Amino acid sequence: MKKRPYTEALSLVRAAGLRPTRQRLALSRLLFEGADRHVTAEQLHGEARKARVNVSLATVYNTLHQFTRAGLLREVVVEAGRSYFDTNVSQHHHFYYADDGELVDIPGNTVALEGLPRPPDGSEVERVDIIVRLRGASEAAD
Amino acid sequence: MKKRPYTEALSLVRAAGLRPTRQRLALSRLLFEGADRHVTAEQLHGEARKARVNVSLATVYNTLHQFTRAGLLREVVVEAGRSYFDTNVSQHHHFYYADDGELVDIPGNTVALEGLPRPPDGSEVERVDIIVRLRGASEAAD
DNA sequence: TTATTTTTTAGAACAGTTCTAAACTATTGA
DNA sequence: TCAATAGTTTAGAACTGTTCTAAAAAATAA
Repeated sequence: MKKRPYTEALSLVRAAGLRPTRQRLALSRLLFEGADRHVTAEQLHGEARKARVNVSLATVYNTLHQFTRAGLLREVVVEAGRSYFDTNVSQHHHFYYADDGELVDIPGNTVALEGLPRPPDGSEVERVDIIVRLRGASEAAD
Repeated sequence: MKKRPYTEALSLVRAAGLRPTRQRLALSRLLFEGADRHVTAEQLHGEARKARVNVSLATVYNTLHQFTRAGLLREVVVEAGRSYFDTNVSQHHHFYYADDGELVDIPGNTVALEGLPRPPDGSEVERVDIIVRLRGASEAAD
């Protein structure tokens, strides 16, 4: 079980090569302390305020991008103005419930992708995003 | 070979259940007269102005969305603020050259996707987007 | 400590998109 | 053919999500 959360947040921030500031530690805890999650910048900002952590939206954006660059997060763009940060950085894909905007992981090892053309010379695959867009409820209605 | 372009544009607009206005006919020709293409709203607006067709940006957006709803176009969101309209609406996927923003089709029949979990009850697959994000030049440098 | 470097911040600025309500155009049907 | 009506276009305002700015604050190094 997970213990000493501050220590974990601290080492993550250090792993990203960043100074462990109050804001970054708090965001790191919100992001990484529980199960994997998908958050937008606004959502995370809201959570921080709810947790009585003063962080500006600019800092939330900066931190999310820094964590992404450091490989702690992965950005997933599901539609035009909607971009999630995913704490699961292992190879995997997504179901996207278009109706309510929810994003659900599809484990990478369950899916096989065959027959992709080799990328042209001089370019290399940075990553492959598969988004399965769904219509209908993400939860059974009662 | 392609003939009577105005007629084609006209029938496309009618197929979409829309009144054939000057603006829609012009945009339809720009979009569908040549080979398949990937355009942003701004790009298409620019092309229209270049072709001396007066169309407001709002109309370009309206028309692109109407055509998309009618199944004549498909919208592809490649990253946060970047959304293309694709005149190829058959099942296929994309290479995205992150460096220069170019989008290139991967024919759908070359790719096989196995092992996707069945979508939860009550929801159905609207579509599957596969974007292979590439780093490096889209054209060989000289 | 003090100096140096990094970080945070509020708010302005920005990009892309949507909205608004008034003017205009296509269609309908006398 | 013309008026009525329903649909369309427009400029510009507004809005959303994101980035920028430059000054204040905090972390680190000396």
